[in-house]
Amino acid sequence: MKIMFFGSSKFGYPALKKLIAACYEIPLVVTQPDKLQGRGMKLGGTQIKELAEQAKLEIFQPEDINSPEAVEIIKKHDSDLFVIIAYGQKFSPEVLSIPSIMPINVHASLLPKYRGAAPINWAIINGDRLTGNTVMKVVPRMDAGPIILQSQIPISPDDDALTMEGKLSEDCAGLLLKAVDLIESGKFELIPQDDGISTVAPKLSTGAAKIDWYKPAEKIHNLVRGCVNWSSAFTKHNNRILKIYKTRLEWGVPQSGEIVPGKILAVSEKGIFVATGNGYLSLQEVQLEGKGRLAAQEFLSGNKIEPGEILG
RNA sequence: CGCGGGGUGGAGCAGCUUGGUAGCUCGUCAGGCUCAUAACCUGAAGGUCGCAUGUUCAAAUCAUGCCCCCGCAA
Repeated sequence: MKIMFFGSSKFGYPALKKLIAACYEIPLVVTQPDKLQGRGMKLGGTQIKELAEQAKLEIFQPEDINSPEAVEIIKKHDSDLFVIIAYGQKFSPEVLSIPSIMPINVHASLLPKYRGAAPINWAIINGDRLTGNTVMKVVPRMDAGPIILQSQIPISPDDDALTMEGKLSEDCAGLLLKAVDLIESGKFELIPQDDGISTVAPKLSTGAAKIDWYKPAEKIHNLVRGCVNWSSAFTKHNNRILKIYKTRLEWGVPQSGEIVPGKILAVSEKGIFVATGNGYLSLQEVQLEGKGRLAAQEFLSGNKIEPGEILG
């Protein structure tokens, strides 16, 4: 079985690692080109590339996967299966037709729910208790291909996007190997997705990550949990961006005066207590722009933040 | 050369504009109060002020270079 691997984010890292460990023949690893990125616009490659280099696999980094030049190179390497995990570019029908068996993809959601770029984040933001991975045959329409295999993973109240990304990423590797086994032995079915119940999980944006204190405490809490591995949910304090990494739902916060969503009700080593549209939250882990990520207690020892101030 | 913030006892910050005895909130240690305590009181330890040059009688503070961290934007 010759498997050509396509991936650019670290989500696919464990999967590629397992494929290598399982001694599958991997004629080519395709990942995004090194880009000027980050602060200072430094040149950086993907983790997938590093892993492939360590394993001494051939690497290909096309600007455009669908360009004639790229297609030519991909065709030069025999492949039975494409494994595409968070690659970052859409594939043309021509490219998808290259592997002798088919192209497959692992997507971190219970398809047909959460098609698109940020399935893990949206599952948490929406307060879901269950998510999973789906292995499917890739079709030109985004994440709409028939399903081969699916796994379920519970989301506990303590989980956030980062812990779930870790769990799903590991699970993805195992599920992928199972799927490859099934395909190898020919004992697999292609179960069509029900488009009628599909939902979309678009890329997170700054607008979506800004906290609206008029929303219920639980919604805000879920937003915070769901955005941690992105750029995190944020609010404003004294007109400066205050990122929020961790909150806790609170009950019966003692306070005086009128309750305004976003108003700081109390400040102690136990957290910064804030009113919302419905219920209370305490901020447990925050970061002011230009500063480090701090537990509430550490943050308070050097920053002035007083009850009565309004966030947002 | 994408824009910007910052590196000060173990943690988080102030001080820098207008050079001249190291400050604040915590933590740590010792003692006290208390039935008791993460509470309160008293005392103590702990800092080459990122690194290096330069200006000066004198640099955390001014100038130049370098290293590292962080926010935005991609």
